[in-house]
Amino acid sequence: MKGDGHLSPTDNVTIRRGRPVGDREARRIELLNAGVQVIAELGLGGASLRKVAKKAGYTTGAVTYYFANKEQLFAAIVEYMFQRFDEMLYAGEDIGDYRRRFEHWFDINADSFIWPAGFQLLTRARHDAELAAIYRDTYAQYRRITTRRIEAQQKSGTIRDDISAELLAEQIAALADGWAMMLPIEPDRFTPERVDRLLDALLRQMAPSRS
Amino acid sequence: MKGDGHLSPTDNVTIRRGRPVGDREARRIELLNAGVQVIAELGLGGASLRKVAKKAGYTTGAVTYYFANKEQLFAAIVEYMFQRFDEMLYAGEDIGDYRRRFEHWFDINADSFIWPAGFQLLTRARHDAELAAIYRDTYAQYRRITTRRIEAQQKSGTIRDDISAELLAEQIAALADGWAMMLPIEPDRFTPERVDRLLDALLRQMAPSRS
Amino acid sequence: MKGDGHLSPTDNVTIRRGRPVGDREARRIELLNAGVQVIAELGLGGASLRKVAKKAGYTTGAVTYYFANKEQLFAAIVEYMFQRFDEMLYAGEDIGDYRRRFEHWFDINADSFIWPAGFQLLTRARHDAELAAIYRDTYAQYRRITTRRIEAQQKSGTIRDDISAELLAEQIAALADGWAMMLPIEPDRFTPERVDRLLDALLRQMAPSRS
Amino acid sequence: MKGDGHLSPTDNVTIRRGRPVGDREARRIELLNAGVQVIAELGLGGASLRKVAKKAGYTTGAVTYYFANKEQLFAAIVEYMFQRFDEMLYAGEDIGDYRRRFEHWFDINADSFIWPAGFQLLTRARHDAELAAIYRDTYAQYRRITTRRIEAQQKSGTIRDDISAELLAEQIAALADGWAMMLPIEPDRFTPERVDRLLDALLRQMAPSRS
DNA sequence: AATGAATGAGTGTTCATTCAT
DNA sequence: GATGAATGAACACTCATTCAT
Repeated sequence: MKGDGHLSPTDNVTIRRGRPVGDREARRIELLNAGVQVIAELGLGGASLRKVAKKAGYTTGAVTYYFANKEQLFAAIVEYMFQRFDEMLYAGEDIGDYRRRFEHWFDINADSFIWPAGFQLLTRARHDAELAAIYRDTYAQYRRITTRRIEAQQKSGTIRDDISAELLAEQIAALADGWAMMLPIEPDRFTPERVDRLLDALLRQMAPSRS
Repeated sequence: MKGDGHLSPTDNVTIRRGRPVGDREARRIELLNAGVQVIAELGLGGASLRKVAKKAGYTTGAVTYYFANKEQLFAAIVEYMFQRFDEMLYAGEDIGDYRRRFEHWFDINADSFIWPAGFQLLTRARHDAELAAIYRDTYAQYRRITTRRIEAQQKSGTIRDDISAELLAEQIAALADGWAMMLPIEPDRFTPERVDRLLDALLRQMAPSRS
Repeated sequence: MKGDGHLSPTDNVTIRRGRPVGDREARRIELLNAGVQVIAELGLGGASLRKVAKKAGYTTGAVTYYFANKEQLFAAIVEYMFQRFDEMLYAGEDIGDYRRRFEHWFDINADSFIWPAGFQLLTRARHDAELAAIYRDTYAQYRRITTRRIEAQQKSGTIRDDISAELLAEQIAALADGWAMMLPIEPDRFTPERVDRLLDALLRQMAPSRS
Repeated sequence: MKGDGHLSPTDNVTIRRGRPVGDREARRIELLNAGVQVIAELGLGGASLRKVAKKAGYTTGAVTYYFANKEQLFAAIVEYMFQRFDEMLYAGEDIGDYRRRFEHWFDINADSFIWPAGFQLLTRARHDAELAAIYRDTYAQYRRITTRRIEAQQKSGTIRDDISAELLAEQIAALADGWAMMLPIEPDRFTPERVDRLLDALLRQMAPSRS
């Protein structure tokens, strides 16, 4: 199992004078990673601060030192997940890139546990104001960006324009959420070929209807 | 608050031979209802057998008397959710009915807490073999039925046939899951008009491309 | 060490049909006793539910089963203390009884730990609304009764009437509080003879000034 | 909120030889002040070194740097309280001054949190040898001084001599303790007028019985 | 002199579960 | 059939304290 995916702390540790401060950020990420792994292995219900600490090789107190709350640790994980998501979102420009983006996203999911873990966390959003806010903000931003992008492609004729860009954006989001939901339960159903065909179908449905 | 939706216990009491066991069934359903409500109100993490018992007006012991386990209570709730889902699935026959089906499904979600509750439960499927089995079976059946139905409509020319029926079925399922995910977090985004337009878009994407 | 003083549970267990219910009250008192002892031995800061449970020979969970809260356990102890106090208050009628009352009270303090324990609890009243309420109510009642009683004795000429009955009542209360404060810290200073002389002095100061 | 009353650090910095240690002393007093405030606000149970440090604007480590122990910080606070008490004790000489002394003392209590805080600390004396020693020493000294003073006034005929000076001294101490106990719980009952009447009653009881 | 990271024991509390009644 | 007393492990969290820097 690798499982650490893109959660590399290394970038933050630059040369500093005096006591190392970069450590703090590095430790946080270590704990974040441990949290992701524990959630992925044991599920949300089985994820306790104790177990996160143990997985990271720290004491219980260390976790609460870096994160005031369980809630805040979890919120941090979700935020991290969305940062990955954003990177994907901003890569590429035209419609063909949708395929590349989704493939990248499926890669992340296969490679790291961050998405399944964060996604489980998201189901708590209804009862956790902080998570709900993160969720809403991220989705709002996603919708804004994607809608604008689709609009551009509708104008250039690469995406059908008989459905509003905004509806298409929302549809894609829902589709991605649904896949993220299914993925950890039936991972075998998401082979690369299958993913390819799913994306094919989606792109075909978004293509301008041929005269 | 109504919130009980279609969870009426009476339907389950069919004619039986021997000692009437109807009461037993009725109690079970009462507890199921209480479980759904507690999960909907407090989230999965906040749902304890104690609270379910209290909500149903029973003692703690009663819950463990009717359900050997917390797991089994939860599995029973998910099963109940899918029974509702099935009813929706079997109603209607042709493509236009998709709209009716989804509308019906959105109604259930607005009316009762069963879907949001069961859906949260589903996120545990990865770590709960029993839930995973229920999930897989239900989805397999869904795919079988829906695929066959779409194939029929593809033949009759009411659904595009350049995408395999099976892929379309899976896509619809993912879409529904994604919506079910978003619904409890941003309920305001799912007004009847909005739902109408979302369904419109979906149907248009499934329609055969005009010659 | 005796330490159980007047906290006898026996009265509550009468003959009953079916499952014994009197047990409940008896267990509560057992735990109350254990709480008193732990506070007396370890101080308020050292009194944890765990230690109370252990002292009573129960598990941790049992304590929280009988008392929803640490606060409620503590409030119950204070209430118990004041019940003892009330018994003292209602015994006897005329001024000479003050001596008997105080002697009885000093006896309780020497015999059981309930007063020192409860008294320590009282210092929390400022930050614990429930305790504060108990304190205020008890003192208000004490003042009412004692004031009325002193008034009667002022009329019959056995207590000086150049100081209002109400002020004398308050003074006695403060004096008792002060003694209760000192007692656990310097117990050696409160020998029976010394107590006698302290009471003598008090009574002399309350006596009518000779013509 | 003022609340710092007489806890000004400046007074303590007297002329010293060698390296100036004034800073150190000043810091100590700052932390003492913070401790008093935290105890007054949160109660003894809620007072942690962390909170004291935060209130004073220092780091956690600083507190343990200036005070080896929590116990020692607390002991220092009690000592400080008694220094204030002593100042009161030594002011004035004859019986009329009792009123002035008590008024001064009630002023301190209304003005600063030192007495309520220190008093709460005192309840720990039973289980904290250091505190107990401070308490005993202070009271012993108080008794010595006050007894001698009352004796003098008994000789001069301004205080009744049918009760021993020592008993009167102890009585006054107990009374003051009782008031200090009640004050934080029912502050509204101690208006200046009421205090006046309480002191009146006390003085009248100490006055020589009129021929 | 002072910091703040880290510890690890301990807290109150909740909980699923058991079982005599 | 159903209760509810009791368990004991687990939880999130707080804390006094230590110590390298």
